[in-house]
Amino acid sequence: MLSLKKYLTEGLLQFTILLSLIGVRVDVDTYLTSQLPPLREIILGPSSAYTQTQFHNLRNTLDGYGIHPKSIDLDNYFTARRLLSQVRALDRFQVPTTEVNAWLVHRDPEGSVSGTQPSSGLTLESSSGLQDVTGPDNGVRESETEQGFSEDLEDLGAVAPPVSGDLTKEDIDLIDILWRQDIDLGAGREVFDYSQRQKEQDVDKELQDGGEQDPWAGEGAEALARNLLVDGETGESFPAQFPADISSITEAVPSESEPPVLQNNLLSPLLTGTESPFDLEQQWQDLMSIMEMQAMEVNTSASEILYNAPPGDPLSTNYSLAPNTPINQNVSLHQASLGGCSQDFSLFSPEVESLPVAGSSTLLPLVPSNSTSLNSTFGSTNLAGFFFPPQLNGTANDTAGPELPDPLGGLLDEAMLDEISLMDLAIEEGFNPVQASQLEEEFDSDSGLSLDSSHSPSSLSSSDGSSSSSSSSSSSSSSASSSASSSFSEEGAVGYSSDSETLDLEEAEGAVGYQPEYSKFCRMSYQDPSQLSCLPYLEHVGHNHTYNMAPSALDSADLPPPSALKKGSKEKQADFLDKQMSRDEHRARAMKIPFTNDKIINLPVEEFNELLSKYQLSEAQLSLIRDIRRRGKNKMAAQNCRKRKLDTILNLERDVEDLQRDKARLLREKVEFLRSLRQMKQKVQSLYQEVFGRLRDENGRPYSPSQYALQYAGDGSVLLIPRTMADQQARRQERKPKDRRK
DNA sequence: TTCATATGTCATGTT
DNA sequence: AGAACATGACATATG
Repeated sequence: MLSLKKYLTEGLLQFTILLSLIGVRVDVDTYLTSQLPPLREIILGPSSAYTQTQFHNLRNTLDGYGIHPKSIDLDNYFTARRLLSQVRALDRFQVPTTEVNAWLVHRDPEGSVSGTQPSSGLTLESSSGLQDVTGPDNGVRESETEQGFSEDLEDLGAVAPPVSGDLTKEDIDLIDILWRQDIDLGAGREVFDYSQRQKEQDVDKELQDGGEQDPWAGEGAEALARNLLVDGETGESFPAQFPADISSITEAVPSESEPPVLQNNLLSPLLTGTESPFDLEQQWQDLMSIMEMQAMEVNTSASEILYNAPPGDPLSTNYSLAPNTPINQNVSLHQASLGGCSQDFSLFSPEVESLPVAGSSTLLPLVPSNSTSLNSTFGSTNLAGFFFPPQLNGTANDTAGPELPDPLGGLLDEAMLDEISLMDLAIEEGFNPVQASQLEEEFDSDSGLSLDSSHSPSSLSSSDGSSSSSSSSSSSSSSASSSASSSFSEEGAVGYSSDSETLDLEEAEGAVGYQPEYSKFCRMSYQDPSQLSCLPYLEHVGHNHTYNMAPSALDSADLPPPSALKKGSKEKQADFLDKQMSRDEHRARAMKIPFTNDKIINLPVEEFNELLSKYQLSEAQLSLIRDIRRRGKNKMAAQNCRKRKLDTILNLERDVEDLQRDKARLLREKVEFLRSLRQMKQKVQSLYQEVFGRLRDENGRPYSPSQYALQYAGDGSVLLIPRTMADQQARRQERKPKDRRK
């Protein structure tokens, strides 16, 4: 019960502080709330449990100091909960929503046709989020964000290999990771390993780029302009449109010309001439799984929209690719708004052009005449939008924006993400002193919780370490041994451990009277006397609070003992010691108690009673002795209590820092996952195009994308089915998640 | 003198 | 039931 109660009481305090801390980012939360429960949970969810866990875990692990060793089980419980919640939070990243948002958002600055489209088409959440992110008051932040994304892009380029037709082992691993992350709640390990790798690479890259430069600030305007342009062009599903994407993808595109191979069992109509030695079935499965999951998120998801809409179908009227007039539409689209169309076509064009197979001819209608030039500018990014090409082709010119579902969700994700985490990231990774301090200041001021310890050396943290606060990290603690030794004595039987020594000394000096000065200090400070005496900032410990002392006792105590009448240093020393004595010690002396207060206070009950029985004591003496014992114990208890309070505060401080660090790490991981997911989608799209382009009917003619589509079966096989069927299935799939959300 | 801080003490509740 | 412990509130000392 003690531990439980502690959890409750401390939990309240921690929760309050955490709330205040979180209050710092309330603005962020506002656009977190509705749309991003997972991210919100990352930030808010683990708070109470996590804090508790951290608090106790720290205590348990740092130097063995545990206020409540009994609470180990609870610690485990909270730890498990925290980890699970983190893993779950990672699992809930909603990529697709992000895509649409970014697309629309960045189209406006582009000034293309989409620019005329009012943002009203965006959902309320999205628009608000966009405003929050790119609002006029956030100009600096915006630039930072853009810069951060651009950097991310660079990271991306470094981390992820160029997109290629053949999946490299890294690609497969990436797919695996992402896939499992989505479908397996317990797959945190792979995810984290991967993210860790990415993070390390990111750090390395940042270091190489030059540590003195703030990664999140800098070429704001330029990067912003670049970003916006690119984003608008890509129609990329992800909010973070990194300029680097263009280059990276462009580089990757030619390699995609390499014919990817599907086995016959996967696609019967598929051309078999280019079968590769690799078994891509599993890869296909993975890719399709990702695709399907994403498709569930986006109402007008990918390939279904792209090709599924049959002629005459209400949907098709708006979204169908309209293969009959592909070139015209393509051209117009490109010229008008490069939005989704350009993406599609540019997406196809590189492949088709480079494809040695007849399949290129199949897709030729899809390829814009100016595909090459387009590719140079937008081609690479177009891949990212492979899910939306159909819509764009059919309607992008005028209505693409409004039609897109959940347009800004993703952008919110990213923007909020950046905004929240930029400084956290700095704390986590850079540990740049200046940045860290600045960040801390911000957090401090915002949270209302003073984290001064990091700023002022004489603050709590220092005192913590000196006063044997076990919770303080042992590594930083100057006296690890002292803290370790003292910490437990505090927790358990305070003062008992040293009783024997002090008692011996006192007895040697004389039964009645005062304790050695250091013994008092020791009691008061919970510290090793030697250490304590060496600590100047603990001088206050020597306060002699003699109030409440009975006048008579004081008088009698002040009287120099007969033996002390000797003149000289001894007398002075005795006076000094007298002054150091506590009230109870004076009283005991006045009442001629035949044993030390230390014994009175610290002896176990049995021994204490035994001791009392040895002497013939008056009632007044017995009463005083009991009072001394009671007060002495309470004094220690009070000291312990205060010490605990201090430790709690310090632990909370550290918990807050840890939480901030965790939050930053999770956000960064999310960014990385989103990036990887985008790459996967690009790859899937390119593979889809390539495979579909190689399909031939009985007469050796290519299948029309408007009439047929590739269907991914649950067992991993890929089927070529009529588009009408595909549409029906797609609609069925779309409804399920919708209903579920309701 | 006033204020912040440290400490001791009491009352009360919990273990 | 009593001892030990925890803690809020208050008082006092100190710088």
